[in-house]
Order: sequence, then structure tokens, then C-alpha cells
Amino acid sequence: MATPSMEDYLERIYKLIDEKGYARVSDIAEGLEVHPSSVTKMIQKLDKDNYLIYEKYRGLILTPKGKKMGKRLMDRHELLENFLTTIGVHEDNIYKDVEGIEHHLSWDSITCIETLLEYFRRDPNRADELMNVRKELEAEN
Amino acid sequence: MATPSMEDYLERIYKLIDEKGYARVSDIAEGLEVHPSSVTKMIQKLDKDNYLIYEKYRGLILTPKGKKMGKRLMDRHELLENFLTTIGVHEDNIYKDVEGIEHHLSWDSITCIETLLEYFRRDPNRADELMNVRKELEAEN
DNA sequence: TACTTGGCGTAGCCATTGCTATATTTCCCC
DNA sequence: GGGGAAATATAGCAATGGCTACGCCAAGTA
Repeated sequence: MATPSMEDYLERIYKLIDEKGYARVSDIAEGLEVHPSSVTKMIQKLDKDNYLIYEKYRGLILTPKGKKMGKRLMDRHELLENFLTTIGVHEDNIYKDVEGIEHHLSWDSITCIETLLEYFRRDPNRADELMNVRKELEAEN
Repeated sequence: MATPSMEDYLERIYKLIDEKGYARVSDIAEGLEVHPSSVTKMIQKLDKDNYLIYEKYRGLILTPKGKKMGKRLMDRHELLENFLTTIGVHEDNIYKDVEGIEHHLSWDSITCIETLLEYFRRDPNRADELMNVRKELEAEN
């Protein structure tokens, strides 16, 4: 199984490849706010665990296993961002919160959150009513 | 600042004292599913950081700082349990998921989840409708 | 082709937090 | 009050995942 840290890297790598076609050590490092040496180390681990194939100084490609995982991780990340946005969390807090919790939810929870989002999507009034509750609670204090 | 691990211990200790009046090493260890030796070590750290006062072999008491922190942590834990329950997460997954995410949410997110819970509490139909969405989505697959 | 430079890799350190094995203390019962 | 079991403490090891310092590769330029 992948550790939370490994998931962070894998997700980042998948996203970079998805957007730019390749993932360089320095881009990964910048995105995750770690030093390049930490990236190299982790890439070697991900190679060893067959998430990607890595050639020193040359670059890396994701294996099918890595791609599948990466996509799931990215989708999950987006889902959680949407969720927090929907319930009214301030933009500035969203990225960090998602980053923190995404590795710690069972797929059961993820599915339930997906359902919850769909619930709000199906009838925009529901989100409005949620915001009304918010205003009422705020007015009380 | 307290690390996630420190928060886990502090929360557990607060809860034990709240429920039984005292917190023994072995009870803490059992609750957190770690070995007693790990508990001793962490208690010493929490003492050093002034969350509690610890007397070897004798026991511990929370400082005002520790009590305040502990209460907040326990409240947050309960809120998140209620949240996952409400959206339909299976009982077996709840504890572990909450354990995982509770240390990683901003107070902004916590407040929004509180509001969401209040939203569902105010009109039980809403939870019913959520379950209907769930059934429909399940039927599709 | 040779040099420079920036990107990348390696080695080795540190903190955190768990573990096992082994001491030490306390408590209870006789 | 003494002895043994249970509880607790300590020492030392391991994995994880950062960091710094330093060495190596390779692309571009002269």
C-alpha cells in the first residue's frame, strides 16, 4: 500500500503529465514544496513499488498501475475540493484542507460525499437553504 | 504547536478523564491501539509542552491549556462522527476516517460542517432525500 | 570540442513515532 | 509487612520523510 506521502507525489506526477506531458523533478518539488533531493528519493521508491519507471537524469513514465492510482487520486482531490466549496469553506483554506484529509478517507466515505454533492447539484435550492441556515447561525452569535 | 499524534493522545486523555475521572497509561494505550511504552513517551512530551502535569507511576492531570485543547478536540471528533453518520458512511469506517481527518481541517471547514449538520437536523426530510439520491445512484450501477 | 551552469542524484543527518526487551515501581493479598 | 503480579518506565532500534552538502550529468554556448 502507498503511504500518504507517496500518494501526494503520485497525484502530483499524474497531474503534471496530464497537463504538460511530462513531470520533471523540479516541477514536482515546487508543487509539493519540498526539496528536489526529497523528490528523487521518493521517485526511486515509487519505481521500486512499480508505480512508475524511472531513468536517472532522463525522466519517468507512469506504469498502468501508477496511472490508474494517479487518476483516482486526482479525481478524489477534485471531489473533495468541490465538496468544501459547496458547503461554503473559504477558498484560501480549501487546498490545504483537501491536501490534509484526502489520504485518510475510506472509499465508503468518498462515495457518500459524492452522493452528497449530487444531492446539492440536483436542486440548487438546497444549497440556498444551507446558506440560510448559515446566516441564521451567524446571526445568533 | 501540537502534532497530529499529540492531538490524538490529548483527546483520548481528555475523554478518559471526562468519563472515568482519570487516565491510566494502559487505558490510553488500549484506546489508541499502541503499546504502553509509546504512551509513556508521549505523556512525557505532553508534560514538557505543558499540556499536562505528569508524575511517574502516579498519574497525570491536565493543565488549563491541556483541558481547553482536549475539549476542542473531543468536540471536533464528535462533530465529524456525526457528519459521517449523517451522510451514510458505514459504522465500521467512521472511527478510522475521523481519526485520520480530524487533525487536518481548518476551523473554517469545521464550522461549515457544523452548519451542514444543522441543515439536516432542521428537516429530517432532507436526510431522507439524500438517501433517495443514494439509492438512485446505486441503481444506476 | 571544451566549459559552464543548472538540474539531478547520493550520502548522511535529524525528528517523529512506533516497536521490543528489559528494568522498575506499585498494589494487592496473604 | 513481604512477595509476586500487574502496571509503568527506560533504552535502544526501525521506518518514514524531510533536510543540507556535495558530486555528477548533460545541454547550450563559445
